[in-house]
Amino acid sequence: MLSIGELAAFVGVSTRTVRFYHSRGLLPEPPRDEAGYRRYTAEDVVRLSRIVALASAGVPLVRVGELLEAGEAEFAAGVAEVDASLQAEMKRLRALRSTLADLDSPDRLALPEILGRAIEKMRGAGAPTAYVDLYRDAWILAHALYPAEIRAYLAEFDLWSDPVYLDMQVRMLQLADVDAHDPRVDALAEDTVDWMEANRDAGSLKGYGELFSDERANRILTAQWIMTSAWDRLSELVMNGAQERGLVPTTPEG
Amino acid sequence: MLSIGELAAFVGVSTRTVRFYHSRGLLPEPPRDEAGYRRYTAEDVVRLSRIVALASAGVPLVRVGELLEAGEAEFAAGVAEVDASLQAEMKRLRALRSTLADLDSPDRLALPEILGRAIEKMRGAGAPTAYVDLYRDAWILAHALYPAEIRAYLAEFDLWSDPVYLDMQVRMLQLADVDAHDPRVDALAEDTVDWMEANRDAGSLKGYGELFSDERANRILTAQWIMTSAWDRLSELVMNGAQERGLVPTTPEG
DNA sequence: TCTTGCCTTGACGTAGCGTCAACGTCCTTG
DNA sequence: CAAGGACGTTGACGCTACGTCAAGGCAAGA
Repeated sequence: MLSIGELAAFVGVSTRTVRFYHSRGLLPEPPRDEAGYRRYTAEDVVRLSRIVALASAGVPLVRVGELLEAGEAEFAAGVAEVDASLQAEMKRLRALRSTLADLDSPDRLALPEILGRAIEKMRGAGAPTAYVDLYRDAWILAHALYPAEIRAYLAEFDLWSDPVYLDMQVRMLQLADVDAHDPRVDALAEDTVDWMEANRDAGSLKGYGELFSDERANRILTAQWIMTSAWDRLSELVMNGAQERGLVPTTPEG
Repeated sequence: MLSIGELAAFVGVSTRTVRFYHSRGLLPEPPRDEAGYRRYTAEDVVRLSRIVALASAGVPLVRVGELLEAGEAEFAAGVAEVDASLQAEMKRLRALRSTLADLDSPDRLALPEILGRAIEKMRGAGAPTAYVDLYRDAWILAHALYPAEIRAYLAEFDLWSDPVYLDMQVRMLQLADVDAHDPRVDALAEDTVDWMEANRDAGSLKGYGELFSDERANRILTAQWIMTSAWDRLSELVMNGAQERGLVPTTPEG
């Protein structure tokens, strides 16, 4: 006959834990000896080791109780479910490790040089300060959330060294708070599509599309705090134009 | 400027979580707009995404705060530590998966057939009931905690089919509560060592040693609830005799 | 105007134990 | 045989990292 301390030591938990499991009805209260001490059998060891295995796999104790009371088939199904969640957790941890690897670079708030220079040029070219700041914030955000991807992209495609692209970006910033149907919006949209067509083989457009392909990235781009009605219409016009000229794969879902 | 909901959505947490981090001083309270709403910048996104990354790696929030306030070197060291703990956790989960795989066999409380038959034979041979029960419990325990290993061992080495071994086990059970210095203890010890020497090449001894080589297994064998003073002395005599005849590797640590 | 949705603070609830507190019991050692 | 230390008992409060109302203010579309 085992004491509570021996039982706990066998399965590697504390006595407090065993008593807690009693209070939750997971482990039945064993008979007491004359002194009022709990006395356990091998059967309790089996039950407790099951509980501990499931609990240490992260199964909520309520669910552990259900599984222990359930039939053989349901128990096996439950264990399979737990196993799947363990695999998912391991996947999450793997992903987390690569996130952490990017975390210790202290320059996440510093803009990559290329972008910093480009932004200074835009400021110098008369783009409105407030919107240049928003533009800068958006890139900082993107760089903060996807440092490796952004750096790789910028290293490969230096769009801002192209004076035509730079000029279009300045015009875009200047049109931030004009009326959405201002003719300058239409003009810029046409110029942009022209530029895209001229650069269709440069690879940078494709790279840009790949860069921002997942859901979180989409939230950055469509964030309302950086969107004005003129920009909304501008991006719509550009998307339509690009699709018409076959510069962008038509997405069937819309 | 981001609202708290937008900020939270960017990094994938709830607004409650963001406010909680404010209350813990992990994320500074941002300025408010005229309505009293919190307004965030890209800088806050960076800081929050760091916090979330560390927290979801299981780092306690107090420690997260320390790391964020620490210098670059200490931060890097801390992140390395976290990474190590993630690897350890993945190792734990892998081990847990194999434990779970053994969990759904409903016969963990059932003794393997070989043992069941052996125990019946011992009972028939006049071994005291109470101690046969203890013996049985110990094997149930071992089987409960190490089902795969025990089954593999029993499948390979059927010691109880050897009538000499069976007889020795019965004698052992009969000597449970005699005086530790009863001459029958010495006699049994000598017979046991003789038997071990005769079977030194059978492999079963080595297998037995490997089976119970880790710490938890040791706790089963040395559990006080199954040890009497006579058995204590018996096992001491056997160990000494086996070492003298070179049947067991001498452990340098004692 | 009314509804809907996001924002505010504050308070209480939750899981899975850890950690006293205040006390009885068992075993060993002087 | 007394004393100490290791173990057992119940009960209550503490802890982390939030979730979840409650009770209200502000903004914007039908």
